[in-house]
Amino acid sequence: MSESAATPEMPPQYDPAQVEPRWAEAWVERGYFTADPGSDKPAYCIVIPPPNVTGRLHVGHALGRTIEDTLIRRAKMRGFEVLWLPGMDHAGIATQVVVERKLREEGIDRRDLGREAFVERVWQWKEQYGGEIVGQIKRMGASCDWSRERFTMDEGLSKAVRTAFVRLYEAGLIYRGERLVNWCPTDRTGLSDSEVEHDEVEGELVTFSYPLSDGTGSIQVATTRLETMLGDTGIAVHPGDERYAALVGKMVKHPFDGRDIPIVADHHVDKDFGTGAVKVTPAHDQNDFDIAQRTGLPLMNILEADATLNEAVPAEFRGLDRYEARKAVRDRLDELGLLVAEERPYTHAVGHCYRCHSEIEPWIAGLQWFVKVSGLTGPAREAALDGRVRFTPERWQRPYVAWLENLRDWNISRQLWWGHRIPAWYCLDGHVTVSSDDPTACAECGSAGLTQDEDVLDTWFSSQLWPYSTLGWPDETPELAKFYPNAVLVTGYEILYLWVARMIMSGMFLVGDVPFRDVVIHGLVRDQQGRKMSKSLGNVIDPIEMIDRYGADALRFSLARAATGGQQDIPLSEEAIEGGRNFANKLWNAARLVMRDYPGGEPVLPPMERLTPAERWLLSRQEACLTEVDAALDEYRFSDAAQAMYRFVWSEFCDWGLEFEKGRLDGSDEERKDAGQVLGWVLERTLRLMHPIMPFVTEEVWQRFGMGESLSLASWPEALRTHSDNDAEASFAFVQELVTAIRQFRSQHNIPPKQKIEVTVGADDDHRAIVEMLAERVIRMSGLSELKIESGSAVKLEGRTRLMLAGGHADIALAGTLDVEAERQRLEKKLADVLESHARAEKKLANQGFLAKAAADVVGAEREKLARLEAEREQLDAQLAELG
RNA sequence: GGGCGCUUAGCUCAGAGGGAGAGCGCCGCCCUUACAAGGCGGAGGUCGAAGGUUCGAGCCCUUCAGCGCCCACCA
Repeated sequence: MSESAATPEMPPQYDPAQVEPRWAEAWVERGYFTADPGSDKPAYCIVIPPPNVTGRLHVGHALGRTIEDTLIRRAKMRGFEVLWLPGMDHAGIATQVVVERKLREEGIDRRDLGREAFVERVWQWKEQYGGEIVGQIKRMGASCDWSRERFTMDEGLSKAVRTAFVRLYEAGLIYRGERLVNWCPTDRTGLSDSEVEHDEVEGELVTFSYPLSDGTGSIQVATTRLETMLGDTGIAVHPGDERYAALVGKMVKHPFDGRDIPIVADHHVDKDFGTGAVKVTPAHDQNDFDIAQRTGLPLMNILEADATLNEAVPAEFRGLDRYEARKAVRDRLDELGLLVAEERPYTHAVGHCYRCHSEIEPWIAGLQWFVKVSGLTGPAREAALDGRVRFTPERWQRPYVAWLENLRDWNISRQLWWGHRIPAWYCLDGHVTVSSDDPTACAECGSAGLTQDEDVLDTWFSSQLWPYSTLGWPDETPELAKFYPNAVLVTGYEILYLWVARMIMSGMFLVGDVPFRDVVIHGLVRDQQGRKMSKSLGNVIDPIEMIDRYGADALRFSLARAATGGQQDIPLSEEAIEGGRNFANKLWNAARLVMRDYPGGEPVLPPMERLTPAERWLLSRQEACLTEVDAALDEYRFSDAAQAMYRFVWSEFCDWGLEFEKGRLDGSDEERKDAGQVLGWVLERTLRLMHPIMPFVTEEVWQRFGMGESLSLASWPEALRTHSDNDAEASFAFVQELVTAIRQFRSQHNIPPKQKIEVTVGADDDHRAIVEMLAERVIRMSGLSELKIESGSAVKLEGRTRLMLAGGHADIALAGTLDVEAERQRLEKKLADVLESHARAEKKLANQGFLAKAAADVVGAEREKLARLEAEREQLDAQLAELG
């Protein structure tokens, strides 16, 4: 078997491990994807969503990178000056936590180390262990311009961050204020609203009484966070609530420390919820904070940064964490007889940290910096509404717009050490100096002795600048001029608000244009059952493992094929990736066959008149495939594109095209040469077509054909209208039907492959002609001893049975060996089908409404169908009668 | 409380108002000189439910049910 001497160097199984690393390296080394901002080709730029330096490649990344690489490679082939700009995000919290954990293993607390030394350690960690993901992205075959790799904390981007801050500040769009922030007690930092995830939590709604200070009664309130009552500074009721009207202005006495607390009226209170009275804890609840602002209630902070109770509460509760305190307070209230009823199970949404999933505590964390979003949302909203930014799928536009319309100011101060230090300095008098360069004197009073703000900026503050900071902004670089706006941004919906929306807002304001024209939003990759991948479920698909096992092309293809866009998320299984591997192998083997007789070099299509009908059919099908793939990729329908390739290569090129060409490959020298050129020509275009999705196997095959320097530099195969050939498609379809019908017959009669049968085909002139031309292959493919061709449709059936075809028939010699009973069953089943269809067609044509209102061609087609079924029925009746 | 998506074959999903498709899985036959990671053939669906529009509905409209997301300051 291995003596197929023509292809000694192409084993029958494609081995990606032998191929991929070689090409991945060569593409980068040869600088194919190094962008030239001075080029006069049109620009096509994508910036990679920068993964965290701490990150490892997961399937979500793999999906995004596959899509981006497909777009970039195709754009390059179509003549664009492409730039796919890679890089990483410093990822403030995530990275700080990783390094802190590592230090703790060494017995070091970051606070002992001090800020500077700690940050130094993080940098060291970054250099040593960070960026593993970059190598992993390279393994996927990503055609990034690695010479332009950036990091959100490199020098240029730090300059961009400061410039952005200063410009926003000077425009009055950044301010400092004391607000309640979303505090993560584990990470010990404030978070923006977008970094808080609301999850349903099973809690208890506890109702208890506050006694009125004047002893005339009590008022009941309910809460799920009972410990916060230690910081209550008021009770609120609705102003129109008659039940409580007389109490407004009175005081209640705090049961633990005897403080007098006023009852106030505020419209926020819902009369119909619970008792209609609300305890107010301004320092630990956003609503309560707002009520306090309106009614003048004081703030009472009862929590430390780690969410244990502070000095402000009675001694017995001090130092308890919030959950312990919740119990302790309940017990005390119970003792005092103030608990009103059994506590009720109650599910409610609680904010959690998007990094560590601790429950968020609303907390006063001192002065914080905020972005005043009202000055930014308008243009970002307009850009989406008027189509300067287009979302794919479109349905994401609405939530995006709605989000902008309801946006609250963005807290950008983070109480961390790893990140961009806020470029604000304070003098002893408390004046604020905001500057992009480190100032030496207070901008207001000129005094020296400035101290910089201790906090760093939200990671997303720097990532929002990514589409232009990476191109050199704020400097007016050639890169910025050429590649901004970017062509497209590819990302998952989970960071639509966190990242995408902010890039648009900041891009509009700082650069004056949208950051990208298209936003392609893909779903979350899930397992086959639609479950999120998680370590605990053990259903995580590790892309690197998959690449080891099946190759990067296989992974890429299966991801592209799975990304249907219709549904929200994307199910992926190892079997699907295996399918991708099989497909690469199929292509490989098709190439082996073509190459067996291929002389090498660029294929030249023989003149049309020398082509067989099968070849013209193949060319026509290829054009259909190209057209379909083009349309699909233009609209970011990656699954459809992948599907179209798969179908063409497997079901058309291999199953029919190659099978029919085998005859010619074994024929005369001229025939073999022509066939080789046709196959080479079709294959070469197919390789170019598939290259953006499966770059490795296509490049490898292309090279083995000696087509040129690199497929990466080849041009995109444009569809050739002249190759579309309806006649060839129609007549070849008859041959396909003939072959398939005979195969079915053989299978139904259990005729072994060795047993050859005799078939006589009757058809109209055109169909007879094509069968005649392709007879040799029809004989081989359907296992015939003899293929006779006759004109007309003489109903002479002695000793033969008939297969009805659209446009003809095939008679099979029974030769006494066939199972009569099996044949009767076959015919009866067929007859039943025909009768059912016949009845349906008859009914339709008897319907006056149908005749009157349906389009003429539809009615005509129905009539033809009826006539055909009529003929088939007669034929079947005759055959059954003959069987006796 | 708003909003979005989904419901079609055993599984995962495509389906452009005129006879329900693919991949995987399953069954049968085949190691036929590109490929057993393969070839050939096959079974399998009252398209979530109920109404409506239409000559004609998986597709358009309404309602309902189930599943899943996102947003939201009812303690």
